[in-house]
Amino acid sequence: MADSVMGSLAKAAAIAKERGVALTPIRRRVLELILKAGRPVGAYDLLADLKTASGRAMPPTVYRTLDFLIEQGFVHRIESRNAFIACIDADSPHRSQFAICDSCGRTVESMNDDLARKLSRQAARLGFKIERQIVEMHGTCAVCQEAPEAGLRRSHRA
Amino acid sequence: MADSVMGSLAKAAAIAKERGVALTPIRRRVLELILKAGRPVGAYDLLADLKTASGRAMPPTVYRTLDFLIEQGFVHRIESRNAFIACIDADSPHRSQFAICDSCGRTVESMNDDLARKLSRQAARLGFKIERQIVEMHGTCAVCQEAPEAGLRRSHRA
DNA sequence: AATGAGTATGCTATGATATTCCGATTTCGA
DNA sequence: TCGAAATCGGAATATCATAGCATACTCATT
Repeated sequence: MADSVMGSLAKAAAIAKERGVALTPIRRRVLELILKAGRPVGAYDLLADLKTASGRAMPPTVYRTLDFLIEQGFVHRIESRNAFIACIDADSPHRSQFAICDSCGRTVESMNDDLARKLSRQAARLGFKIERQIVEMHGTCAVCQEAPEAGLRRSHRA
Repeated sequence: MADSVMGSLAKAAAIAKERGVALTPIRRRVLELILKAGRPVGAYDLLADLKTASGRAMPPTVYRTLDFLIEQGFVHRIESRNAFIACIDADSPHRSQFAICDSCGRTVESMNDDLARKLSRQAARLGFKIERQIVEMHGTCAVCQEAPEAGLRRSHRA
């Protein structure tokens, strides 16, 4: 499990190098935290972890770091949770869809480009030229459908 | 223009009556403000308007009211803007998609049920049973594509 | 090595959005 | 008229995010 985190980190480092951008220690650390979480994490959760690790850190540090990671495609923002999740394919820009379990928080990214195209086409019919798609589907994951009480019962707007 | 607002208000009142829920003065007033805005409005904008009108009002008042209006399907929340917009068809529950102009803020709702079904099917493939879909597409509306400088250049995450 | 431009970080303060909790009032059927 | 449920008022606080400016680092060029 930690292996996959390390793998993703190495991959991100390689991509960053190739692009001529800096995966600094802070950026690397934040990405690592998000990868380890394996589900959407709030900015202030990350901040708390950063503080534990390095003693000090302020909100702007985290948000700047997140801006960078999102810009590079290493991380996605989940709008309906004000949270951040690692991208499953940081190589190339893509349009993804998220399925989010309101019971346990598990969040799965898919990259169905056919769907993405259909959505953009729908918007085009309305005269819009789309640059960014947000697709977040809330419901219950397979595990929680079986055992509803097992979930952590996350709060937040279901 | 105000006619359509009055019409929507009357319709909402009728629906509320039919459902046995109360469209109280505050609720009616907030819905009116959202209808008049014609685009996504923030909760604190509504709060300010409420204060102007009635002297006093606190955040919980607005949020409670919004909860009610959303529950009844009179209003939708735009997650990527933390804002609220009137529904174009409050009669029946539906899954909609939003096209949002990052230049002028114009936001158009569509209710392409075929797309909505395809999205839920995609999530079903991942084992999820979906209860709520969030589809928000950001870009540029027809008007702003013609005259880019005309837009109000809204800030916010594009 | 010294310079300096560009990038990244530290840090204070503040802004913006949202909820909890409790008590008072209103509504409305029995 | 009584009582339960719904609604509203209001203080306090939680949560999420940015502005603005000073400092420090990086690295190619001199």
